Amino acid sequence: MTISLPPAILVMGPTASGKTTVAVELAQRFNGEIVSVDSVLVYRDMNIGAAKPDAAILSAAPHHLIDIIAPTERYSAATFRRAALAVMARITARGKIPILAGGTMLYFKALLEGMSALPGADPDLRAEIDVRAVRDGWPKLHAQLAELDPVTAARLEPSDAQRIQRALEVCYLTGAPMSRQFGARGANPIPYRVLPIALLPSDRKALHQRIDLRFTAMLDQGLIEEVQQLKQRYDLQPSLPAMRAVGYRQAWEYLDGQFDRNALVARGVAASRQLAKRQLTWLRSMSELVVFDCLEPGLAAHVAAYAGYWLEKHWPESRMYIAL
RNA sequence: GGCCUGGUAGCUCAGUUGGUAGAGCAGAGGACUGAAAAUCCUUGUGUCGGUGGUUCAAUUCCGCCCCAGGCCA
Repeated sequence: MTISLPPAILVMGPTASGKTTVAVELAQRFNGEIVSVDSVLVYRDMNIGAAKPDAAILSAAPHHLIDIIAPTERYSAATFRRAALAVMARITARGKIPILAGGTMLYFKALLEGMSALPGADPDLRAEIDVRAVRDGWPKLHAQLAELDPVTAARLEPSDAQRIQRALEVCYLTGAPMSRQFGARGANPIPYRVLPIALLPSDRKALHQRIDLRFTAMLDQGLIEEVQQLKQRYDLQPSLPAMRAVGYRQAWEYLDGQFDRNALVARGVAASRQLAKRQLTWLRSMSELVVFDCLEPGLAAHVAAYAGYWLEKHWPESRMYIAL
């Protein structure tokens, strides 16, 4: 007899697709707790631009992995996976269902498939590599990578600074090419039975309109002031991951005098659309998704109905998850 | 009303000493293993404002008209 895995529900979708509403509905209907899968919600004091759920929503259902680090700190997919699995285990132990909701697709992938055993980031080493890149240019470092790790170099563009740097970092730290340290795909799968829900727009233009409205609303709510306060409160650099997030980066550049307010709106909106596009590219490449049209009215109720059916089907012997 | 400067890709513009045109941005598609809201790759046919004329050939030169901005009345 096989040990049946506990359930977990994934709510994936591009920015402005309504993930939060759906996640809260699922949490309330099925006795769940929400685990944020988001590389920006982890930052404290980044609320407006991150579209962080407000106090009312946060109290409507338990949320995890939100406000856990300062904007000066760094996070990673590997850190996320460890933290998420730990939180999920506790939720499951309480007899509740983890609901993983967010828009950071690499984190979902890391969670589902696991990550190879590689060293973490080494800031000093990266700084050294940056110095060499400024002096010699990334194509030269790419050529050097080709000596150390030809397989990885072959799949990377000479202009892909970030990945060349990482590949070199792994070589230097371990003395072996990264490509040889990658485990088999899906070698470390998530120990849950997963319902992967994707919220996709049937009409890209309509999603764009939502994004436009959302970004201008963020400005009305005080995104620029939020960035000013962050700069006062923390020792921030524009190169930090937190300040490269959509909206924050553009607001920083605006405060820096690089362009006027009209350009801020245009650039912020464009960056958000491009983010959504990349998220959709991830989702298209994933298989076995249960897809819902995020533009449809009553989305949360539809998803909840399906999730109820799914839970019933896989755990017919127990209604422990249905909170009524 | 007169003079001047513009009108070229969705936007901002370049350009063709006459042989039907190209950048940036936007948009679209893709990649993605400790920064991922990141990073990177691919993708540009548009009555060159309209209409006459000159010419083998006009988006390019000339006339007229329309539109926008500026200056002078």
